[in-house]
Amino acid sequence: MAGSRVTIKDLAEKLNLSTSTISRALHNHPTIGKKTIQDVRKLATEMGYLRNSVASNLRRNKTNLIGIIVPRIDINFHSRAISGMEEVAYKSGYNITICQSNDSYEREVANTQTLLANMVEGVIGCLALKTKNCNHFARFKEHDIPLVFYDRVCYEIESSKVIIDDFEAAFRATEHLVSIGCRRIGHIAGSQTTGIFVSRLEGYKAALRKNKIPINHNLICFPEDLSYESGLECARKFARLTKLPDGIFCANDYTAISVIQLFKKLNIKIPQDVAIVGFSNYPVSTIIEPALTTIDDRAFEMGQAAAKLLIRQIEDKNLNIASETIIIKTDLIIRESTQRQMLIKSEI
Amino acid sequence: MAGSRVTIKDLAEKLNLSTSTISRALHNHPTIGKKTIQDVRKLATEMGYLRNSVASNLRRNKTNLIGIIVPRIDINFHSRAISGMEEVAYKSGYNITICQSNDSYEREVANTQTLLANMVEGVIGCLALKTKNCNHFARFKEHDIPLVFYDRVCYEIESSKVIIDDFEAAFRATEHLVSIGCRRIGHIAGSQTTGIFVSRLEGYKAALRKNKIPINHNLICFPEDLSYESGLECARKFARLTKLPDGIFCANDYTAISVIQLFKKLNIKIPQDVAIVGFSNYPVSTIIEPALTTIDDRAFEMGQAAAKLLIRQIEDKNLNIASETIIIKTDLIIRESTQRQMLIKSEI
DNA sequence: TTGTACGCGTTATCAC
DNA sequence: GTGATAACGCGTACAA
Repeated sequence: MAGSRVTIKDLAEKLNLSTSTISRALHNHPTIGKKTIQDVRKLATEMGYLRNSVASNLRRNKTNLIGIIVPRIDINFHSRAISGMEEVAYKSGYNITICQSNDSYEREVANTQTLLANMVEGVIGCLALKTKNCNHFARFKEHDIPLVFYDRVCYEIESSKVIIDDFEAAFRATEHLVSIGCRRIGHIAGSQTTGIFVSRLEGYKAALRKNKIPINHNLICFPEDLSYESGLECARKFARLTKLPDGIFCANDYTAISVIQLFKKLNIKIPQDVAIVGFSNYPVSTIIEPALTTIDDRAFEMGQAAAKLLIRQIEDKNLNIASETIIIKTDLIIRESTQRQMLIKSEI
Repeated sequence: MAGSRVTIKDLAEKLNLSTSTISRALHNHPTIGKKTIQDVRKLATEMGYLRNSVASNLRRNKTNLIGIIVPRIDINFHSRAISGMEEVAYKSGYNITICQSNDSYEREVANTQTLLANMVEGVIGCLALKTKNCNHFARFKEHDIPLVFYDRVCYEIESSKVIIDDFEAAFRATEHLVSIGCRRIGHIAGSQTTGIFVSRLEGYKAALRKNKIPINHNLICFPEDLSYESGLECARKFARLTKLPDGIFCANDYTAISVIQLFKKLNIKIPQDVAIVGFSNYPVSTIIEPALTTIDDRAFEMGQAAAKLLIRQIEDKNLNIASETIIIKTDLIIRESTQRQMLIKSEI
């Protein structure tokens, strides 16, 4: 740190005042004379004084620091969520420190220790894919550190959650397909060890049941993951069926796009032959042709909500909020991939 | 923080040892007896002791904290860069704290103050678009805090930089167009108040000059920004020319994609009539049809390089590295948008 | 091999 | 209004 920082001691010496007076002046303490306050603040600016937060944090036993653990920062969904958190944190005077778990359990455990050691006042987390239990997060609760999960949440320990209603979103997406006339509706499902993907599958099934469409297990594909490449596998499987599906609800946008692209190569018309719905509203969903109907995952809003909830819990500890769950409303964004009566495109 | 944290004092009492012995034992100090070390560590684990980094930081005058200031976290380029930084920081035992400037000058200034107050040991920054001077970053130098810029760097103050060779990349992109037979080559340029976009324009011009192709100012478009929408404006301008360009080098992928999509609607064949090259290699460049030839901006690698450079400067302060500039090699990724002899697509 | 004593910079609590 | 003093939790020079 070198650089010989200016401290309140230095200010005190120059002004022949005690450090306590300086400290109070800098905090606009009511009992300090107006002139003193002015003098102190003036000198502070002149000498380039800057409060040492580390010392202040130690003394006050308060860090104004929020820890965030995400699988990866460079996944669009998470970077948008983090952006929302930072926004809220900044406005409330909190800093954020970010850890990546890289979807690894061990690394996630290490992350929790780092955050604990750094005396974060609250934690926002999204579980790593490989995390099977979340005891490591329990330590935050032991230390009375509020904890909010988003997206991939932990049900084993008491904690607040910000989620979207995956079931309802999937239900709506599927019903939308029904509403445009689909009756053989397929689904590309996510890993059934992860809650959100279970809900999406269930929402899909529920919509079929409600509309008295039998569930056809040949029309449900369980790829290894939800990557573009795995999506292609499912698309091929669907294409090889003796009878094509007439609509497909995909658990994310990548797989939806892979289906669109493969089907186009096979001269299967979208949405006339098969209508497609994705999930997430990634930027690419507007670029793909036809543009993809999808569920907006509201990542930024989730981040905001998580941060707001967390800060409320930090600042109202006496409220003793045990846990709270916020469900963010999603939107179904209808684009060309399900518009069978094609709209006339605006002229160029 | 409540939760009544276990401190070395608690361990000391239980073991009838002094806090210094505990402290030393926890650091494996050579003069401490093996049994003592064992006892201390055992009890520490039992009681769930965790070092209070805040106190330790204050005492050691060392925080192991790296500050990062980016325009926005949720821009793909930056989130990939941050991901690279976090990776390197984690492996070297550093934490990162992230601020968004939202491309605002005022907020960037506030960010620098936050980081200073938090005693970061080094800073990685990418200038906000609206930042015209960077005196606020000079304060880090005054405090001997190493400073590394990436992408949008500051030339006014002495600092290290990690950049890609935009000139060379643009030159290569343009020459690639020449090599496939283009002679009327257009360019969609970025804001000429930003260094990287000046370099891209210059690289484009240099490649034309080298190939004895006259520079035609009707073929250079300066949109308001490099958004998809602004790209469309340029695309329309190009389309209205009496003689179409036969190749276009775009300063980013968004504008390149807007050109591709508009031209397709106008039945202008890509790459046969007009070949397109973008810049950045955003995920969407593989999705668009035809897939986009582009320059890989190596964001993750830039982030890694910036963090490595910074940490080296933090740890070898005596080396007194004034500043260092790292230029990351870029790749030209050739895809369908410039492949005039269409490859046979792998069968499905 | 271990203990004593002090200080990092700030702030809360007395006292004057 | 202001000052002296102690304390936050830890690390280290010095002493034993």
